Formats: sequence, C-alpha cells, structure tokens
Amino acid sequence: MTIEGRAEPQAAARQSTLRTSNLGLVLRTVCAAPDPVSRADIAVSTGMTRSTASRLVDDLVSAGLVEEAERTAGPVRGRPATPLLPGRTAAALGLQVDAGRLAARVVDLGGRVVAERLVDGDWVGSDPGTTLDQVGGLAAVVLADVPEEMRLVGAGLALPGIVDAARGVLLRAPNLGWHDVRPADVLAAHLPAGLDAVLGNEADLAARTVAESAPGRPGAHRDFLYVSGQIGVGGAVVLDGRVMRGNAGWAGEVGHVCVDPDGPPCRCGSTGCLEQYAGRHALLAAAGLPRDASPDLLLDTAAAGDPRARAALDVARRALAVALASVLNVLDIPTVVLGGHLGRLATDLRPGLEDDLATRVLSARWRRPRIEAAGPDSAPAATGAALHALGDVLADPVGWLD
Amino acid sequence: MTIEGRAEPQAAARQSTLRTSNLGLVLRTVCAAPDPVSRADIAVSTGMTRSTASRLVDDLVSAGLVEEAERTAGPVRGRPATPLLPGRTAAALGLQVDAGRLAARVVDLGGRVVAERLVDGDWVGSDPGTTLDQVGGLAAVVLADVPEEMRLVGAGLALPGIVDAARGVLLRAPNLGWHDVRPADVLAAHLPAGLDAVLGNEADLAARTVAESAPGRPGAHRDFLYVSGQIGVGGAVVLDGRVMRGNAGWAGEVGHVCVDPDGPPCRCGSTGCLEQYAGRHALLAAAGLPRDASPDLLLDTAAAGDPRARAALDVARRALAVALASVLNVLDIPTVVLGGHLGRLATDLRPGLEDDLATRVLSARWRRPRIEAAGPDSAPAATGAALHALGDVLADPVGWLD
DNA sequence: GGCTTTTGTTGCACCGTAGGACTTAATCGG
DNA sequence: CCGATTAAGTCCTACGGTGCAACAAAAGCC
Repeated sequence: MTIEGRAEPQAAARQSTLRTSNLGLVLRTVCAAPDPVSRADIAVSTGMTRSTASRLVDDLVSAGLVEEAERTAGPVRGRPATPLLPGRTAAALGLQVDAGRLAARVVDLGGRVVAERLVDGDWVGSDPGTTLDQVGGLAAVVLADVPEEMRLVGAGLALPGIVDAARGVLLRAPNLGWHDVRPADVLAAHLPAGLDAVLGNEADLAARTVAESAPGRPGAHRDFLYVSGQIGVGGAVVLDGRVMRGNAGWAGEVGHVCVDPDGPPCRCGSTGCLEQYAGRHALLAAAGLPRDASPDLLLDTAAAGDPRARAALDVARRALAVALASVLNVLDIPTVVLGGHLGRLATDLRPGLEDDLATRVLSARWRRPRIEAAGPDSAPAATGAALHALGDVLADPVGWLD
Repeated sequence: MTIEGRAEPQAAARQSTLRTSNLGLVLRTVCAAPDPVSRADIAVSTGMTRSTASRLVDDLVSAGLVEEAERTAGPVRGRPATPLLPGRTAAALGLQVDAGRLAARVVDLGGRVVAERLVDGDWVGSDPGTTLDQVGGLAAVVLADVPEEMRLVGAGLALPGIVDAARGVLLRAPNLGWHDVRPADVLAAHLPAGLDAVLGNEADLAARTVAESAPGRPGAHRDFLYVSGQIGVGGAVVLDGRVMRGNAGWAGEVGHVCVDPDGPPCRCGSTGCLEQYAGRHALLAAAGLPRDASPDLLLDTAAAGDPRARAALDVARRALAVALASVLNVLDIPTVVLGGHLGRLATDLRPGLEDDLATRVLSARWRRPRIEAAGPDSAPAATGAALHALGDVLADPVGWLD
C-alpha cells in the first residue's frame, strides 16, 4: 500500500544497476527468442558491444540460467554461432487451488513442464487447512519427480479470490467459502525450506499465460482483457504484456460490471452483475441443467434444439456484450480472451458477441474488437504461478549467479 | 503502434544511461519536494553519495533547470544548506481548444503560470482552420508576455476528442464537429520555429493536473478515475500517477459505459450510455433548461423545488453510480474526481453517489470509494498540456544541459 | 574562541561498458 | 589441399560515472 499524494523515494542508479539491468536484458533476450540466438545476435539486438554481450552471457551460462547448445554448422560463411537456450536447471513450482481442481506443476526457464499432478474434485465450502494440505502433498510428489540438478527459484500459488500478495493472505474466495487464510502456514511443511509460495489471483495468473507463452517470451497478445469463467466470472486486465493487479488486488473483476441495474441481485450486494448471466452456475441454472454439467453438454443441448439452453446462451452473450463493451471503452483494448467455461463456449458466442461489440465499442469503426478462446491448458493458473516466480529471475538474475 | 506478439528490441543500459537516469531523478526530487531541498537531502533520499548528488545538481544549476536560493540561516547547528528550487527559466506552452473556451498558458518548471489568455465563446461546429488560427493568435500574445531569458522547452495542445499523438492528428472531436485535423499545419505560423505542440485529449490532460500539482510534484491523488463533464462525458484513468492513454488513444471513455442496455440510443451507436444521462446537454434537457445553462442554475432550480430539475439530477446520479461502479470494479481504483460541469455538481451528487458506490463496488467494504471535485481551474487541460511538455524535460534533462 | 555539527567539495579507487585488435572456426574458390 | 574470406567470440586498454574518505566551510553551542 502506497501513501497517497507522496512519491515514494526512488533509488539512484549505480554501476551495479547497469550490470543487473543488462544481465536481465540478455537473459530475457535469450528467453524471448523463438529460435536460439548467439552472443553476436544479442549484441546487435540490444546495441551493446560483442565484448559486453559475451561477458554477460558467460556469467549467465556459468550460473546455469543460459545453456550453450551444440554448434550446428549451417550453410552460412564465417565462424558458426553458438546457439543459446534458456537453462534447464532453473525451474519454479506453480500450485493452483480451484473449486473443482487442484494442480501442481514445475516449469523450467524454457517454459517446459518438467512435472505435474492434477486432481479433480469438489472443494466448494472446503476446509482451508485440509485442502491446502492436499495441495502441499501434490507439491511434494511433483517435487520428487524433479531431477537432482534442477534448482527451484521460486513458487507460486493461484487462488480463486482476492489476495494480498505482500502479506501472503487470501482475503476472500467466495467460491471456496474461504476468507482470511494464510496458506504459507500449511504449505511450509510440504515445501523445501526457503521456498515459500507467492500468492496470486487465479484469473491474473491464467491471463499471464496468454501474455507470456514461456518465461520472458511474448504470447499471443500484449493488451487484452481476460475473462475467466468459473462458478462466477473473474477477469484480468493485461496492458503492455503486464497484468494489472490494481491498488489492492481487486482489479479485473469484470464479473461485477453492471449489465442491468434492474437485474437480479448479486451476492456482492449490487444488482444485475455480469456474473448473474454468464457465471457457470447462473448459466446452467437458466438452461435447466445441473450446476455441475459441462459446457459441452450445454452446447449439445442447445444444438439439439432445447429452447431454454439456447435462451441461456443468448442471454449470456448479450450480457457479455454490454459488460465487455463498457470495459473496452474505458481501457481501449483490442482483444478479449475467454477462459474457463466461457472459453469452451467461445465458438458459439464469438460471432454474435463480436457483432454486438462492433456496435457498442466506440473505436470499433477503426479497429473491430476480437474475441478469442484461451488455450486448452487444464490448469493455466498453475503455469501462471510458476511464470510469476520465474519472472523474478528474469527481472534480476544477479541473485542467481553463484 | 506496436506489433502484437513481438517484443520490441530493448536498448542496453550504458554509462550515459546512469547519468541520464540520475540527473532526471535529482531534478524530479527538487521539483517534487513541497519545501526546498538541499544537495545533502537529495543524497539521503535517493541513496547516492553527497559527492554524486552535488555534481549532478551543479550540472542542473548551470543549465538553469535548478536554482539555488539564498541560504537562510536556520535554528539548526551545522553549515546551513543551500535550498534548491525548480528553475524559473524553463517553461512550456499549453493550449486548449474546447467547445466553449480557448486558452493559452505558459507554465514554468515550478508550476507557476507565467502568462495566460482565455477567450469564451461557442466553437461547436466551428471551422478547424479558423479556430486554430484564433488559438495560434492567443499563443503569440501569451508568448510575447514571456520574459526574454525564459527558455521554452515544449508545447502541448489539448483537444476534446480522440488524438493520434504520434502522428499529430485529431481523429475526431464530436463536440466541435471536427475530424482528421492536423493542427500543426495552422499553428506553425504562430509559434516560434522548432516549437511544435504535442496533441493530447482534454480529459487526459485535465486529469494530469490532478495527478501532478506542478511538474514532477505529486498531486492530490495517484490512482483515480477522472470524469470530465462536457457536452458529453469524457474521462481518463490514472494509475500510479500516470494517465493511461490506451492502445490507440481511446482509453477513458466513461461516457460510453452502458448504464442500461434498454436505454436511449447514443450517437456512438450503442444504447443507454452514461452520456445520455449525465452529459451536460442531456442533463439540462431533462431538467427543462436551455442547453447552455450553467450548472449553478440547475442546482438553484432544483433547490427551489423544481421537480424536473431534481429528477434530472437524480437520474444522472444513479447513472453515474452504475457506470462508475463498473469501472471501479475492473480497475480497483479508490477515487473518482469529477471535472467540468460534473465537478460543479459534486456537492449535490457526492452523498448519494458515495452511498450507491458503497453497495455496488466489490471492495467497498474494505475501502469506501470516494468522490471528489476537481479544482476550480478555468482551463485545466491547458495546464496539463504544458505539464506534458515539461514532463519530457523531467524524464531526460540531458538534452537541456547546454 | 574553540568545539561540534552538518554541508558541500575534492581526489582517488572501483566498476562496468566501449572500442579495437586478435583468435577461432567455418565456407568458398582455385 | 590450401589460402582467402567471413563472421563469432575473446582479450586488453580506455573512458565515463559513481563510491569513498578526507577535507574545507559555515553555522550554533559552551
């Protein structure tokens, strides 16, 4: 929390800042490139001299953050380049607790999933201690699969609620029925000493996997609104490739954008929230299906001609159009990525939704808003949590040089 | 415009980057401080050594960007400090074209208004060339008032519409009836050679004066939504003290947040936009008053018991509550600042509006959203335009060292 | 008046990057 | 097969900017 109206004291840049900054830049350049780059490539793309680039790369290589691949003699003249790759020995643990799934994953600097475990079930109204114990157990199993030489640089835990990351507290997670939980108290027993999981919001971290396909590597979109269809509707705003966490962690709550002030009351105290039309429970109830039915069943039912299912989908689409248009007008964002159950309904929703947005979004005449579905990852927020931890290394590799 | 999915090549930090960065930091420290600081204060607050701070200050002093005030012997032991102040010889020109007012202002590094001219009138549907000629004339008059030794470091022009700042084009300004105008073509004749005005959106620049009370000095709020009540309703999102311009300059258009999907059609093509309830024209028409009546007349009429005026205010308040709550839920912002005619209605709107927001904003239980009125400045966007130009100097003073 | 305290300055050391010469490892051409 | 060419990577010195510590300056305190 910052004190309003006062600038926080900014630190002066010193010699070591240069090294930190440039080491990070070199590492990010290696990680961002779709194809392996050489020391000379780095020098060219960053503008530093070959000697400087070379020295920084050497430091990163000896720390294991960058690896030299075999020189493959190509059809080019001159001394062949040494291809550089993100190191395989640096990795992070990503954990996820969701109302319907627990996940633990280890992801390395190259974005490769080294090990993972998923468990499906129902944790609505579960006991925080018991559930976190389960996740801790998963984490321990996954960590046992990790090769000996691998170095864990951090861990993250994705939670479907509002978190105070600085204090490590989950303030409230309505879908789980949890509030004021401090996961570190339970997780510490299962994790290696010194490895404590940074908390993050599920939608924020899932959005990160869209913005960043691997640590430091830009993903499909740089500026977008991520809408996470869960029991309710969560979301995240991504600007310039970075997830906006907001002043106190509450940012991105598209589920509570008001679609109709005279609409049904929402558990948040307001009326006509988007969640009341497009949340999974609301949607399935309106369609006359059991509330744990799958999105595919809903689509099949509608396709079979069931009027209630069709109507529920249309209502959800119209509500999404109103809510998303409002957000897009305020944020001037070109793209909406649908995740969770909304992602699986994207094919059905997209055409009508894009048409609605084209009439409701002010800038649509210049650039038509696009709707996309998130990838098929079964636990994107777990990967996002690992990416978050790995991001600390990319931002400042100095602490990881032996 | 950035190419999506690709990281733009970032430049490596070099020795000169240190100097640039630290010179800027020292200058901003001097400008940000409410009371004059000394070289030693700067060293302490930035963490650099006294010798480094001293050297950087000397450079800024000899360039006129910082001034040494008289040493005033205080009641403290030790050698008295030399108080440092923002230089008086660096200033920028701020211009504003509005539907009802033209303005030209010169503001110096300390935030002092050196000279200004305002002209009221009606420029709705005006000819761009003629109107810009008028502003250019104002600018020339104002510049003639500026002392000889003063150095103009830049200029800005605030316009009530969507601008492409990079290309210097006003895309569209519905209130003026302008589109695709390149002001530089007309203004160049009135401004000194080399001084070209950077374009900005009126609401964005007005919001900047709230975020920044003088160049580099934090204002009353750091994170807020600025709502500019003009003929329509504009706005700006300010996060971490910086105005979000959005991907293509369309950000902050709160006026077109949907308040009621079944509401009246808006000129933007959507229905039930906030502007249809809280825009000046809509509000006055609903109250049965002429559309150029003042906000004070509306308040007086309502206070006198006129039911139409009272109802119009209540409708506007409820619409604002729905729209603002949606935005606040997505952005996690604690404060709304009302400007333009809405600022003058703030006293009437605030109590009810804050209550409505308290029930509609998700995080209100933890932190109640607050409504504030913008200051009484008659042309805030002109000042904002000047601040924008001065901001370039604060960001990188190196170009201004002789 | 001498002591204390804090500000501002000066000279030297250190650190990291810049630049250019040199080495290395490949292709190409005779 | 061998030298010319080309580009990658390394090494050494120079330079620029900050850190450090000693010193000078200007006040209050006793």
